[in-house]
Amino acid sequence: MEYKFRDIEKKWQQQWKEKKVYSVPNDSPKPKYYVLDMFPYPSGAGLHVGHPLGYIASDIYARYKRLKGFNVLHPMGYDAFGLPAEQYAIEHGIHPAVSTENNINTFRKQLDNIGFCFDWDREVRTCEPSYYKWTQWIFLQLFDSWFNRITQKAERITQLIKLFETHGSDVPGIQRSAFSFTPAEWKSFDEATQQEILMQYRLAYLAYTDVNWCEALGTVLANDEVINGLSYRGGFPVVKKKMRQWSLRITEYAERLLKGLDEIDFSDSMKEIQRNWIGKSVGAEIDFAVSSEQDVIKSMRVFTTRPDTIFGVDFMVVAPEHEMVKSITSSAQQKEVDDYVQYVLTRSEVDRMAEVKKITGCFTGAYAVNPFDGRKIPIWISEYVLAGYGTGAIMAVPCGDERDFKFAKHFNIPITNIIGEYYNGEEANATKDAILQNSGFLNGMVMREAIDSAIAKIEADGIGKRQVNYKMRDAGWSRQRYWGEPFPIVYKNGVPYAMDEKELPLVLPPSNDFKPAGNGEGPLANLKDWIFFAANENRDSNTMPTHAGAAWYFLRYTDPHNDKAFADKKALDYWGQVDVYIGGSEHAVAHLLYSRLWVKVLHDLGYLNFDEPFKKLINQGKITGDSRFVYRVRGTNKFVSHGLKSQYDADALHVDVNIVNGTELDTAAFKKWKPDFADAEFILEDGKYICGTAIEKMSKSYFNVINPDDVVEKYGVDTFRMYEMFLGPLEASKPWDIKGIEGVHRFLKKLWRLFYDDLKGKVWNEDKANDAEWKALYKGLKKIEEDTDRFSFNTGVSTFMILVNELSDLKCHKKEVLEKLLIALTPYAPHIAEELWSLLGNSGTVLDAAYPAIETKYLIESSKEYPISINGKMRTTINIALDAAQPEVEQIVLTNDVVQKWLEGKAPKKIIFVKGKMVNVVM
RNA sequence: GCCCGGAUGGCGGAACUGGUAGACGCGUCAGACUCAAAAUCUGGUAUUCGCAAGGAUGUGCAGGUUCGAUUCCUGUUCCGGGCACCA
Repeated sequence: MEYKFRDIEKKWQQQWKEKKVYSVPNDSPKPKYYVLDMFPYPSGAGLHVGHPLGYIASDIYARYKRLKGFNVLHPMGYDAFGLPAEQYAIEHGIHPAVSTENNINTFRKQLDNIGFCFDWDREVRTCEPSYYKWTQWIFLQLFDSWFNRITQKAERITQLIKLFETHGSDVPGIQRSAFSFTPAEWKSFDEATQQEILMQYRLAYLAYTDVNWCEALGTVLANDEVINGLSYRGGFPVVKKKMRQWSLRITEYAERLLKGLDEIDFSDSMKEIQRNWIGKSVGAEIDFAVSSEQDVIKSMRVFTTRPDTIFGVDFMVVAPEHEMVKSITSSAQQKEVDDYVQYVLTRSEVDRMAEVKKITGCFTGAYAVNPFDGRKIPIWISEYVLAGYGTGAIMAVPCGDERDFKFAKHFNIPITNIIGEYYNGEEANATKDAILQNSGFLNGMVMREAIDSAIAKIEADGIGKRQVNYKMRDAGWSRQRYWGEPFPIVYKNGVPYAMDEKELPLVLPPSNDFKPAGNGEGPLANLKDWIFFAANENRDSNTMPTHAGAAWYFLRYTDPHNDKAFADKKALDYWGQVDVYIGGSEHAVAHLLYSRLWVKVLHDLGYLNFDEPFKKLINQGKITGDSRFVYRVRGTNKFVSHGLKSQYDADALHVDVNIVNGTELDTAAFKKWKPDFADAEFILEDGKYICGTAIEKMSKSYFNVINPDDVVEKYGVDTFRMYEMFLGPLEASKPWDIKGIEGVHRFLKKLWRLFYDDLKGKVWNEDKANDAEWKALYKGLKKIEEDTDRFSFNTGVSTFMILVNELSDLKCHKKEVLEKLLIALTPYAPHIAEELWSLLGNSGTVLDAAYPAIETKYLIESSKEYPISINGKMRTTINIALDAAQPEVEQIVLTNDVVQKWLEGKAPKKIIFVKGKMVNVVM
């Protein structure tokens, strides 16, 4: 009886579907476990072999946990809103809803083909109104909340209004704002003014912000969609533009997002990326008195991480966009300042980044006064200081900061040395170890310690305070696009109000016009009837970014069909956090931070009893393509083999990996591949045409794409799954080399032969197993369990191979042994396991079997083949009883022939014996 | 420039807490079965000296700690990823 893998796999996939074996209940006496994949954006290209890697890993883990007695939630859905579908609509006239639906169907077919154990009854699609109703609802929760800095939590806006009524603008725990009012004044403000003030505190708020405007795409991009000043999609230039945009006040959560990292199991690099993104820096804000011609501005505030260097300040630099610039510029400098400000305005982000070496700037004619020694410090403006970070102004210490140093040198500003020999006059030295000189009350202190002393003095003198800054900005949340969630907001006479919960969802209006409205507004602005739906009332023409739907989908899976709430509280409490989340590291920043933010806000508002969404995160590596090259002799149709190419003037061309066996080109197939090559000639080496190789990303244009459907057709799903895992560690990126798959396929055939022989038929029997067979089994199962627990699936697969090799050598065909092996194999190769399980006469699915417990009595060893080292070099091994003590071991070792040979009659200096490990004779 | 991660046979990789480097698989070589091939099975396969027994070398490179280092420390090269005038 042959292993007919395709028949078996199709049969079981059908049965699992009919019997709904992957359907998961929301109430169970079993402990819960939540295994989640990052849901895919359903692109038109379909899956290649790199995509399923993480899904296979999570599938193995989900099945494993189920066998171990857990109620496992393992859902899948689609991140279905997004720009590509809209671009496609503009180019091909197909509505995004239609192309998205088609793509989802293709994805589903491919996913089903790999036999995943998703509970498809829980599928979510972010573009469905029944789903985005709740995305809009959560947005309104953010709109209706503010962040209380004392409780460090989101609270309701009604709470804030009460505080304004009793405290005025002087509410403790409130962030700074431009508004200042008494309780009485608050009550006297008209509605529009009150709403404008409240907007300064809402977690989802409207503000004029500098956005990344991409003219070519006609839209605003998030920071992570801009790479080197060009749009991520299309590579178009991106410039700064002020627009009235929705933003999420994620900066208020910076500290909690940072602290939360300590409690979750993400990789160190992932945590580091998030820490860098949040960019916490501790320092002080210091006020400097200002003396200027106009005398309007009395003082300026700077942020510095190095208040210990305050006596080394030789000039101040203010961002050219800073408001104070107008008020301090002297008449003599006016023209020069105006020109410079004008120059900076014309400079796009791209230019500012591209030119790091060029130093520009301009003196304002005003001076600041050092609060400690009264020195007059010139105030400059320069583009290297950014208005949006810190206070938009810095104190420049050229002896300790490279940029400040270059600036001072360039403009001939005298440099004060406060660090003695640490400063050589050639370059700045950012040390914290120097002993301060020329530094007033800080003289003689080590800089590292002087930081705190300086802050203490600054605070005591009332000229500043300790301050923490974050590099992270609030998240821009408006997109000038059609294919996204509309904002559930109504503007009444220009004042934004939340829509009533009962009116949700605000459905995306039907349209066939996806081009931007031209004035910087998105396609929805073209739908006048929808935008201006009532007198003096209008809607927002923007939609939310794709991050919105993805920021909470893992909550929806717990109760996906609920139309009363985003999910039932009982379901949320039962499933709780995602226990394991598997996905690519490219979502390190945006998706994970926004998800963490939304969960924290929902937690603060009492909807969730946890405040981190993902307990453990695993980033699967990329599978790279293994490209092949042929070398065409220039100007001819002759192709030279790789080893001889240096003798010719030849150009490398990518060749389809599917017509290359290893590195040997199938020259006949090559001639048929493209008409151009029909009469190609070959210069061979040893009668073969050898191709060049390169590891690159999988791409159609490199002809190195492998479609999982083809692999599955040829070798079967179980082989494909195990091979993807066998390639290497889950988190490492690794090349796809089809050659190795034969080994895994052979392994499954060998496993099959333990049960059925091609000639003899059934070979399994119901005999009692002996100790050697039990030992082989349990030794293997123990390792497999350990490997699966730590997501080391590559070593797990190899342990299965070792185990099957051993059982074959032992000629063990005994049901009681093989049955346990099948249960353990189920997570890795579910189809073959299910088939053999049923052929052994079992009813029901193997997924409902109990994971085999390890019988440790078969694993106890009485002796060990000890490695014996002489001076740390392994020379021989001796079998010694494991309970032998040092004197006994020494005696055995010293009488050994090999040891005696090496000792040459001398007595050893000492003998190191580590019980159960090794012996080392030192001479 | 700064911050993280990595480098092991011809190839993918293993060695989990400092204790027999190269498990497992691919490839390859030899053999068995076969008219032949496929499939399957058996054995060898880090490099090097040697008929062999056995020895020397060996985890990017240079040092160090240790009885003993792929593993720890210092420096360095290369590769991958993140951030980038962030005060």
